Amino acid sequence: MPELPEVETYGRYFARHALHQRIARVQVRDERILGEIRKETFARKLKGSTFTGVRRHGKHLFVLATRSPQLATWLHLHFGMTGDLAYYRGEPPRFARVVFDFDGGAHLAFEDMRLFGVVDLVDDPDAFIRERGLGPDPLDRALTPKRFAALLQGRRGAIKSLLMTQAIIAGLGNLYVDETLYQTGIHPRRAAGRLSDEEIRAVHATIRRLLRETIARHAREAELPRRYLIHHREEGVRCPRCGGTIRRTIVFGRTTYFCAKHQR
DNA sequence: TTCCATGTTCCGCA
DNA sequence: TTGCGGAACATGGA
Repeated sequence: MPELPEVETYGRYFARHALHQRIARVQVRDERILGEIRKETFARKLKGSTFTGVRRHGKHLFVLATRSPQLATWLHLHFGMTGDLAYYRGEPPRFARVVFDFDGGAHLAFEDMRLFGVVDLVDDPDAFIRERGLGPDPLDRALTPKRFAALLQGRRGAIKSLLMTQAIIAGLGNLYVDETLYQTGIHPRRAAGRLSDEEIRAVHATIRRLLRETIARHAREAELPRRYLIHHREEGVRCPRCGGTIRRTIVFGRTTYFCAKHQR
């Protein structure tokens, strides 16, 4: 499920349930979920630590794990297509790939059916973000309309492709990009450089409103308004906004839905 | 059996 | 340099 609003919601879930408890044991149930790090190293560095804080950049979640004032590392989570978290007592969920056992008997599982996600450790999230070349987070206060416009300036690619590219802006995925362009009336294949200033401002404002709105609803898409495209992702159905026809196509390698009438 | 899936990376080519 | 198409990764669900 994970685009930015889902990852933000997972981060809040993590913070609500799993901070300030000593990690008694680390179970790596499927090593393929780990990044560069070896299973033994991963477990050794976290065992005995306590999770003390959560931060997010785009679709990446970082959780500070502290063992002593001098010794800390960051747990890095990327949720791929099917990643999720589960805090529980008793039996682990079916696709639990990594499980943290806390003193007191509760567990936190990183679940991921398809294994496209990553669990890793990093020393410094800022360095990671820099080295990975991630663009700004769309909810960052510093991302003003002016700075947003600068990100798109001079680029020839399709607006959808640019908004999906994490090196330009980090956190948007297929669903929310389609939704943004639907709500702003822009065709997903329009060249970004051909958008008017007004359209760019509208895209910026819509992204931020949409993400905040979705986070406020705990990323439960069913709770978003019925008029949103997200409930009408199907070839040939009627556009709830203008009565046009919803079309399906491929842009940037991803299934794309748009209204053939009001998105130009 | 076939098609599709909210992500990312890598390769070849223009 | 920029951008795009296609394939690959792993595993279901309809």
